[in-house]
Amino acid sequence: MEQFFGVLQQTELFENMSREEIRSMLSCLGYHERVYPKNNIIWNTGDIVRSFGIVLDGQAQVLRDDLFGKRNIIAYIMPGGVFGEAFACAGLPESPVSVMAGQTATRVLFLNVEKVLTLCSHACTFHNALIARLVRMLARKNIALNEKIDFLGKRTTREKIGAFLLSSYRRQKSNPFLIEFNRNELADFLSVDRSALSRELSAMKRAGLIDYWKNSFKILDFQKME
Amino acid sequence: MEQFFGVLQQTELFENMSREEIRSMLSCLGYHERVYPKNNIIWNTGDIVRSFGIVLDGQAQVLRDDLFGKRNIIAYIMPGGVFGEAFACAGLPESPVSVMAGQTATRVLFLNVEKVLTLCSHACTFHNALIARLVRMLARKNIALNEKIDFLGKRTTREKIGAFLLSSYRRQKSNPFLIEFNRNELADFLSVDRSALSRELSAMKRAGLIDYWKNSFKILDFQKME
DNA sequence: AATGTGCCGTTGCAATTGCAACAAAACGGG
DNA sequence: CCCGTTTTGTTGCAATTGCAACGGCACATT
Repeated sequence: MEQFFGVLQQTELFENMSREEIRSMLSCLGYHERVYPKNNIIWNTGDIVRSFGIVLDGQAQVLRDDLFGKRNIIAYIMPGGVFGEAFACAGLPESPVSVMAGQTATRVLFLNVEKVLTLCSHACTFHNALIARLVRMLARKNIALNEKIDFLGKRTTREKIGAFLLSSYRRQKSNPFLIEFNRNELADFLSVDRSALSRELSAMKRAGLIDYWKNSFKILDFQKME
Repeated sequence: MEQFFGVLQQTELFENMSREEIRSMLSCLGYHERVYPKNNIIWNTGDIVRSFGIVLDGQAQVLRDDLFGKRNIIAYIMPGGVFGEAFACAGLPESPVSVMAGQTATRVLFLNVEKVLTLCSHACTFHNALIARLVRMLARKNIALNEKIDFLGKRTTREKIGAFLLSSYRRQKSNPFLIEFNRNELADFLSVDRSALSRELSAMKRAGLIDYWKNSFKILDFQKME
């Protein structure tokens, strides 16, 4: 465990906390640590979920099984990543997803939601901070999901691209600005065909709306972007 | 204030709490109540937001201003509804949205996020419960948003409809089942043209995938729905 | 009965998109 | 420098979609 404190210090939940603080918090909360051999099930769809996981080593895959048992991967969780926090915190009777260890053995730290949310008798300072972090994490994910819905809700590819670029511009407050995706990833993120994305980007460049080179984009005509 | 406890008891945050419990909690947390004349600004884009609001009476509109000041409405919040919880909890330096009182005077109860999250010295029982509710609310919204992204992320209208209907079916565990939208609202929700939705529903019925009458839908061929 | 209104389905048409296949450019080793 | 791989751009074509306009139906009002 001790050697994974570095990982914990990089998680949204524990960042900027000292090892001492994390140590005291974990001992106050109680936790549960386990290693899963590769491709082993961590959670099954339908399990009762009261804890969320933090990947310490290896990688976890979040899966959704369709009605006929075909699995598709929703997310890859790398070390430092958290999974299942929404399901655990929502108090669902059963988990709608499965989680599986990836291509290597995977070490997971579990925290029980009720224990996190119920202040211990010592009323330790850090416990309060942890709750605030958890809330902040959920809230930020909320905002990010809402933004994504904004993009996906646009009817045309051009509008999706426009909304995405404007949002990137607003976040970075500079023009030109860099985007964090390559074309393939951007197409996936906006849920459009890659070639259609490419075609539309070219058209927007030709029309003088934007200019770009690789991951650097510049908005030329703000008026026409929304 | 006292006459609005009924409204509070219907909110996700306070439901199943007695008036006594709510009263003691509010006095422990402190709160801030204010009435806004119709169409008056409650928050402006860019304001520092540390509280979220609960609409007690009237209605609030959440707005996003684009780069040229044009406003569009993101959400209507009716009595009992909560707004701004994600922004307040995320600890953003400035609010990305405005909130405005609607067509009638609007009474809002504000709760400060830090006070909600920081346990008071009395360590009152209900305070803990309130935090758990807030977390649950954020987590459930998270799940709902994720599900919506699932729908919107499908490439074709048919796939969007299929995913939506399967989800409704799973939630109600019955076939046929009722959906909570009329055609217009469903088209908005899935972000497709109403007539295109109608056309595709007809095609799916003709193809023997589904049957429907008004708001009642029946899935006939599960295999082909996903 | 006549009228108005809201909801839903249908259709023609133009525009957009996904798909598939290929070409060009960039990149990283050896 | 060469070669294999990855990333990005292009294009033809069929299918899907948005848009606009219209008609039918149920329901409420007068």
